[in-house]
Amino acid sequence: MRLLVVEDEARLAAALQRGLEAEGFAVDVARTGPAGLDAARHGEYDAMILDVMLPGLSGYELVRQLRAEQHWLPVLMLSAKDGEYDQADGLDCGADDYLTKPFSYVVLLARLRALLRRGAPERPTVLEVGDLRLDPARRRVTRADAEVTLTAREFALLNYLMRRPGQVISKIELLDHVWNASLETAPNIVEVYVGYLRRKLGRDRLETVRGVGYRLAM
Amino acid sequence: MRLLVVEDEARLAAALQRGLEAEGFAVDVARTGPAGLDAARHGEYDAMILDVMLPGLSGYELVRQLRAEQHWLPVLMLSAKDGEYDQADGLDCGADDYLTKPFSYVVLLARLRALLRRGAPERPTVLEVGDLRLDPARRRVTRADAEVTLTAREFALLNYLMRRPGQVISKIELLDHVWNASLETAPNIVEVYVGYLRRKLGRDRLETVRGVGYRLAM
DNA sequence: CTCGGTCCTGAGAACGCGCTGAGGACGCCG
DNA sequence: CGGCGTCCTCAGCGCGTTCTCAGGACCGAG
Repeated sequence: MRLLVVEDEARLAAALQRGLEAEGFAVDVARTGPAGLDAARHGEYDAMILDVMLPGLSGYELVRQLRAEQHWLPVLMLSAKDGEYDQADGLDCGADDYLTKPFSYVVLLARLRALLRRGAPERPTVLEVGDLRLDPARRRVTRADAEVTLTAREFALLNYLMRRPGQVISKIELLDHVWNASLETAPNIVEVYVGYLRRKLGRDRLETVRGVGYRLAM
Repeated sequence: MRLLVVEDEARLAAALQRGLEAEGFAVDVARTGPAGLDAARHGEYDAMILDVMLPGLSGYELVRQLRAEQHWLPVLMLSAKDGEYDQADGLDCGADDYLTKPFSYVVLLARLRALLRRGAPERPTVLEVGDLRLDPARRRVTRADAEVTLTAREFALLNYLMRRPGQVISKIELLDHVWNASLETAPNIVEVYVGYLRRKLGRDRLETVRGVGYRLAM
């Protein structure tokens, strides 16, 4: 699950990132309104956590812009409750949920999970490819109706692959989305985890495309 | 979509090439400043990804030179953020966008797409010539709806040929684009791989034009 | 027909990618 | 503290891929 956090306050952004990553999300952070908008447009996130007060472009304007461009990414808005903006405004402009600062981290998580469960309307909440089934909300994977237990990392990897079955996905892209790693890190870790998945899901489910990447058999 | 990557660090260059090719781009790599400049002048690319630190000619100088010659190829610059040069310099000398190392691959992709969007509209991702079909994203080739498995090099060669069906393409050009090879390497390797392709695709698909090069039958 | 050059192809060597098992670091829980 | 599970690093290995090479086929010119 990929999240975009748009927050200019460095400390809060870092805390959110760390916390959410501990939950198994892949988190990207943008520091300004325009940067956030750009990332949301192109990044294929599952949800966005968005501060209202941002340099360059306010959270409200950002969502309005995004919706105008037909992006239906779930948005969870954060704002100081000092009155200038209020909750109605936030929901009005197209956000899916709303939280006022200071908020409890547990509440944020709960709201976020709820959002993700709803998902974008056109995307099914349960991914199915062949006899594989993956439920992001319940964090469950079954193969031919038999449950398969995966570690957080394995789950994240499979989740990513199942969103683009049949396509070849490069190791860098996997490193980037599943590990949030830079280009310098050794791609061997991907090979290792593909190995783990193969052991649990069956040998020929994940095809190696030599010199390029991996493909989930359809 | 054709991209030119100018980067001297071998590992990063290779990673970028793979990742971007998996996205369906046709990627050429140049290792030095002068080589990059030369390629940019003649290559008809849709965009260029350009490192700042390069042997022979810096990225800055390269762009400046290019712009002075009236080439308006979109340029995405990469640089270490260790201060010596800064972002303003980069944009100043004519680059269209700027990224500091280490950067995330998603961000690079997003910025690149944004750059390309300003330019020409995207071409269809699947190439078709006769009953041959090549899908760069899925890394798949079919001949009369039957799948053909190709090695990386074979795929790269066919990919290049299929972008200009009916045209005669010289061995040097193929060496240059498919192998990224210097002029010293023996052109026999091209003959060998044309042989491999003929074996897999059918004898009369690739025509030899003696003394000149090869042509993909339309 | 002969000759020079170009192209084709099979054999095999060299290389490097990807796979795997072993094991260390770390955090969590009893 | 010790046991456990997860995550990751590392080195060795196997094998597919890539490339070199040499001999022969083919083609065009004279």
